[in-house]
Amino acid sequence: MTTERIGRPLKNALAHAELIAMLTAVTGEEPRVMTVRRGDALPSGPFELGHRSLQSGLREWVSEQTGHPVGYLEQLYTFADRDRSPEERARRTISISYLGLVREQAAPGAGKPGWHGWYEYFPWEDHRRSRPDHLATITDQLRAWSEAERLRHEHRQRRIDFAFGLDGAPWNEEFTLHRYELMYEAGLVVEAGAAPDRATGQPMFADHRRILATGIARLRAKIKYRPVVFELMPENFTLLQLQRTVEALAGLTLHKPNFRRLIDQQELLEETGAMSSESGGRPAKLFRYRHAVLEERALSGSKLPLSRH
Amino acid sequence: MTTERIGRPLKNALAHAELIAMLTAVTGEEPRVMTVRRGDALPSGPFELGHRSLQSGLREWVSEQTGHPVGYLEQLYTFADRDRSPEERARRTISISYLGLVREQAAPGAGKPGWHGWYEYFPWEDHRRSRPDHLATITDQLRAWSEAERLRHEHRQRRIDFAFGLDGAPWNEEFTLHRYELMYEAGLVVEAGAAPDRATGQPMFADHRRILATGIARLRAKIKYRPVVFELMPENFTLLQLQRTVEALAGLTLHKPNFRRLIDQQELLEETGAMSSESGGRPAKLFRYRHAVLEERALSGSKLPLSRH
DNA sequence: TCCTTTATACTCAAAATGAGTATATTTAGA
DNA sequence: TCTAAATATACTCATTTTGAGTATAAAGGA
Repeated sequence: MTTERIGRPLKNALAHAELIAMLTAVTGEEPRVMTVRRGDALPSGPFELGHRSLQSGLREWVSEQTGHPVGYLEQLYTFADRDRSPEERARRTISISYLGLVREQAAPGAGKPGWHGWYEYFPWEDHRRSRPDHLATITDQLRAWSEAERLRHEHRQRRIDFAFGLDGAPWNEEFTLHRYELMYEAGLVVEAGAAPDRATGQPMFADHRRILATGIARLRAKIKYRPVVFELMPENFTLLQLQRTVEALAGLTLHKPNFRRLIDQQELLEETGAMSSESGGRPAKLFRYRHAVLEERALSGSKLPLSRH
Repeated sequence: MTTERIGRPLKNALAHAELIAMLTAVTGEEPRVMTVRRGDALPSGPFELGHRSLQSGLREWVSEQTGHPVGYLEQLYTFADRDRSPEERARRTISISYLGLVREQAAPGAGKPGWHGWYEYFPWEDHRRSRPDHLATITDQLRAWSEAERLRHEHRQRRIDFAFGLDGAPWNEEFTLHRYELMYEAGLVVEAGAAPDRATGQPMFADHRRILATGIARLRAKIKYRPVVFELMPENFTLLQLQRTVEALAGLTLHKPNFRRLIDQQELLEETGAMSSESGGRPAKLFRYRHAVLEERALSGSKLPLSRH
């Protein structure tokens, strides 16, 4: 392909390819991400000749850097940057990011390796207890930024209201990436030059926090129409555990009776027969995911008004 | 990042980066894709140092190779292959594919440049008139392939039934990619070594037909929850034209009254005041897309049973 | 004029959703 | 031992959203 088309020097097209993983688990009702270094970078490494595919290359890096096995893996996004190191200005890096879902290994020191809670990096994204106080700080600063520019003010203001659920708009948990990008654009986060601040969360290396935001947004959207939560659950679990996991991901609380109705409408689960009495109150039935579903139910709710004939 | 982690030779990570575009328009109730060469390849070109970003690089290639401007653009998928040409075995190519939506320019010779109907490449995907006859040919061959292997037979059979809507399963228009991949795996398509056959559609260069299938699947899914169809519509249009466009993409017919109800529930349109009498019968009102919606309504239907507090 | 074609407006039953209530079973402790 | 607190689970009920179909209006052409 490359060779047969255009007469430009091929060297122009050479680039580094970097694989980056956003690995997520939910433990103790807290969604976590696997990190390296001091919790400020995602596992990553170059794509090499020895790798059979992008996916398998990524798996190798993750296993080398974290020792953690990876099950479910899906591509997130690919982006390009001019290399940062001075001697390489003339070269590009292409970063291919993946979202991985795992069951956290209870083994080594409980949450040791490099697991950090999502909400350390995004304190404003957890609305389970209430609207986080920090949000006011953030939106005030955004307002100020918005007003600083006469011309785009109105447009910016609408983007802010919409992304953060102000002025009548509801909070939408899926807009994680929009929110982060607005904050970045406004220079509120450390990665964009701001001073560290509790309200704006832990910063990360390069654009890793943006990748994390992308993964969160993707996962929050996906749990609604595809049964991916089960990648994060242990073999057997109670309905409340399942609900708490979804709530942890969405950063929202759910209506219990309706959540249960939704679950058994879908017929995704089967009872194991055993009970769990770990939770204090009345013992709960244990369920397991019906693996048969994996094939049948890659379900996709038809939202089109079909006509039969 | 690359430099600070591991002591491997960086050369290993060098690769070609190739940008590939699946550009779609809908004209005369037929969804089309922009091609180059003799209709067997998608516009593409290497990512170069001069390109500001992946997107802008792609825009330049498309405009150079087809002369067609591109509006809406979204990333599809990134994959890697060992280079095919013998002298480059030792190098990788990374292909980054995009989906673009455009209004076909009526200008040069009506559908001339390189526009080809989707269904030339995927004749089995158009169910607007009826289930295509070719489908039986295809599924018969798949059955045979499935039975050829004792062990995986049952599993394969379920995949086939599910993907093609056999044995009680409904036809799901979103499974375009699954279907193509099954056919590829079974060696039914020319790209996988089969002899050309009207039932299995026009083949394409390298994996371009797979990219096309990916784009079709993505677009068919997306029109259900995000107002992207309008990228394909002219400024003013009738409700039936809108319906026909959606039908062309989905390869299905829709229920007219319910389609209209759906549309005006969403309040996506406004009347222009003018009428269209091009269609034979009673003249229809002309509508236009409410551009204000673009910001407000990046809507995402909450399918989670929220609890208020 | 009347038939064909397309546009638009309603109707109605069934299913899905949002919100809340009522009744079991446990454990912890007064 | 009895009670309260914490869960678990089962229902109810009004509202909205779908799926499917019918009825009426306005054009053009035989």
